[in-house]
Parts: sequence; structure tokens; C-alpha cells
Amino acid sequence: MRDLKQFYFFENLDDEQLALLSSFSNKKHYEKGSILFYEKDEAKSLILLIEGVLKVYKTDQKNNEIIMHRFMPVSLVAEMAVLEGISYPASAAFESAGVVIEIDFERFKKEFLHNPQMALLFFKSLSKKIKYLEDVIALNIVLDSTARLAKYIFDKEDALNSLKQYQVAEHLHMTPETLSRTFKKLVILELLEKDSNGYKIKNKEGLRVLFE
Amino acid sequence: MRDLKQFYFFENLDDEQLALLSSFSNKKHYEKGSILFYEKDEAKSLILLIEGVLKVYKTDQKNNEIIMHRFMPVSLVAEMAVLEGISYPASAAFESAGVVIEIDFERFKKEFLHNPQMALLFFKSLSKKIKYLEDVIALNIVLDSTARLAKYIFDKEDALNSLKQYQVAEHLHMTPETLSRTFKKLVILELLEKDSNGYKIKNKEGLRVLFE
DNA sequence: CTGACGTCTTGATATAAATCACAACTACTT
DNA sequence: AAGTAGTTGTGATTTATATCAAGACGTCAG
Repeated sequence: MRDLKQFYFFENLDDEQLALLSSFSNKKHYEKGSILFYEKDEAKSLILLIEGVLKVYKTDQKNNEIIMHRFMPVSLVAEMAVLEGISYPASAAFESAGVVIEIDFERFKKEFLHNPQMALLFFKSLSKKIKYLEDVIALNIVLDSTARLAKYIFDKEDALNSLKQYQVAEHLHMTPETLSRTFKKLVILELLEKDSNGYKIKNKEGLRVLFE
Repeated sequence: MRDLKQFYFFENLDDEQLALLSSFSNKKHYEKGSILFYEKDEAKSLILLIEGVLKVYKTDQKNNEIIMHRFMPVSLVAEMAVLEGISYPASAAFESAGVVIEIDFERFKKEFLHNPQMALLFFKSLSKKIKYLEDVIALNIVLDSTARLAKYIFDKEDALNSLKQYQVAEHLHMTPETLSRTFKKLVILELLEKDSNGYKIKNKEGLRVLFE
């Protein structure tokens, strides 16, 4: 099940382990509006959201929904409840059609957590994710758009022209207009050059000083 | 050792477990400029940076330092190398005076990772940290400063006046001036009121609409 | 080739927040 | 009580980026 592999948590598992994991995992499709779980339900599966938008909400005395969380793919949903062995603290419903994988937690614990080797793997995955998120924060909150682009180019030199510019813009949290102007700026600074099939690095160390 | 407790990774440990952990942990003080470890050293301890600024760097052929990472407290440093059981891929030196705790990894593995109960605890810590970072990203990239402050106040109603304003400003990634003006704005909107000992929420649901 | 659509570029303008400068508080210290 | 350092508030200005509007370029269908 490559669906599992796409989630950072499982990226370090080998094929055999993934097969084992698949054996007690269940892929389910849900329609828009359908309920994934209710508050107070016993939390006995890890839930991996693969497609769709899932809201986690409570209803108050007056039957108003209070949305606690809105999940986008690919996310691990409500793992806290599962890890703590308690029941779900809120309900969850799909705001669009969706697909989830449910992983039986008892089996998961038995097969994986009792294996220190495996526990280590999961730590690595989680630790990597944390580093990644810290990078995202550093990249987006601390740096201005020129520095963000410079870092982006620096980090993925080869993949430079593999995305449309508006996709790069989205990734870097700026508008396509700003991206366009920023590219131009880097060309003027002679850090990049533009040819028929896109931009190319001209002075890599020069790029570095922009974000360090 | 409450030093350990302040790191998210260990926050779920009870006193007994912390004591055990302390028994094979070592607090060390370093002067500015001193070396924490060299590239190629065997990575046999988890290193928790408690105070100071630590740079992780490589030196190239021409003896130029290339800074790979700069760590601020409280961070787990180079845990990848330790988890993988390899040697450090770069050197680390203090850019200011600093304090670290070194945790013997063999003992750590033996005492903690072999205990599935404990592995679960660490997963919880990491998972919580991931959620926190995701929140930081959502908070800071998507929302403007008014919305950020509204959410901040909404989320920690009680702790509202426990920090200096300039600390809150730093936390929300804005300048104290902007924070001051934003507070004022929320008072004018009648969402907050100001009395002798700080700001108080006047209309909680009103705050919510600003960030949802 | 010609239009038509998607993408990128460019310019003009608007806006949020940072910066600069300093005034007003607040809380200590002696 | 007066003086000083630390904190917060206010106004004026500047800056980065978004937004709005329009033109240029590329490519694919007919």
C-alpha cells in the first residue's frame, strides 16, 4: 500500500513492514457530509486522512457546531486519543468526499511498538517532520520574499524548473507577481540567468548570502 | 532535573522516570567558542541544548566554515546521527556561552525505548510538538496581526497578562508597537477592555470571528 | 495561420506592518 | 520623593508585498 508510504510517519518502513502494516489497515471511502466518528466513541484506530477535508467539531447546548480542527491530507487524525487510550473528545465529519486508512492500534502496538528497532524508525520519522516544520517556519516567518526564493533555489537547484511558477509562488507563500519580480531581481544581481527553458543558477554562493 | 522536563520530548515523564534519566545525563557548561563535537566523532549521546547558541558547521577545502544549522535553546541537537548510530556529519561550536545536557544513548535505549509504554510517551510528546508547529505555521503565515492576536487571546484567556507585551509581540512575530496598536484596535471594537492590571476579554465570540 | 486560453511580466496603486523618534507610564533604587 | 531604567503608547514615515489592471508570450486546436 503506497498510500501508507506517502505519510512521513511510515516513510522509513521497508516493503515487508509495509505489507504487515497493510494487513491490519483498512482503506475506506466516505461521502461528503458523512461522519467518521462521534464524540465519546472509543478510539481504537489510528486514522490517516488520505483525501478530502475533515472537520473535527463539538456541538454545544444550542446545537451549534464548534469546529475544533480542520484536517487536510495527508494527516494523522486524533492520534492523541488513540495513544492515550481514551475516547474521542469530539466528532469528525467530512466536508468533502474523502478517503481514510484506519490502522488497528492494538495490532500496531503489538507489531511495531514492541520492537525497539521499529520505535527508533518512528522517532526518526517524527524527528524529521519536526525539522521540516521548523524549516518551514524559519523560511516563511523570518525571511523576506527574496531570501525565501534564494533559499528555495539553493536547496533544490536541479528541480528548479519542474514546477510552474505559480506553484512555486504558492509554496513560498507569495503571489506570482511578486515571484516574477523577485526572479528578475536575482537575474539583475547576476545570481541567476534566464534561458529558453527557464532559470539557471549563475552564482550559488551569492544566493546563499541572501538568506544567511 | 527540571532542565530535562522543559524539553517537550520529556514532558510526559513522571518524577521517577526523570530521576532515572538524570542518572545517566550530564549537564555541561561551555564557554563561547568552545567545541561541542567534531565531525567524525562517534555520536553516542543525545544532546539537549539548554542555553546559548550553537552552530553546526563543516569546513571546506579552503578552511571556510559553512554553517549548516544554528540551534537555539531548547533543542535536541544532531539526534539523527545518534538514532542512526553513525558519527557526527559536522562539527558543532558555541557562538555564546552555553549549557547542554548529554544523555547516554545506550542507557537511554535500554531504559526507555525497550519499554513500549515509554515509547508511547515519546510519541505523544513528538506528536504534540508537531501539532504545535503546525499551529505556529497556520497562525503566522495565514493570519494578519489582528487575527494572530485575537487567536492568541482566545486560546490563552487566563494567561493573558502573564507575559510582558514585548514578549507576546515576539511570540506573535510582530513588533511591540504593532502589538500595542492592535490591542487598542480590539478595545475599540469592544472585544477587549483594559483595566488597571491589563486587558480582559469582553466578547469572546467576537474575537473568534477575527481568525476563523 | 489564427484565435483562444493559460501563464508570465510589468506598471500603478493600496495596505499592513516595520521602523524611527519620542512622549508617557511604571516600577525600582537610593 | 526624585531619578533612572525599563516598558508601553503615539505619530510620522518608509518599506515590502498584495492587489488591481493590462499587456506579452507560448502553445495548442481547428
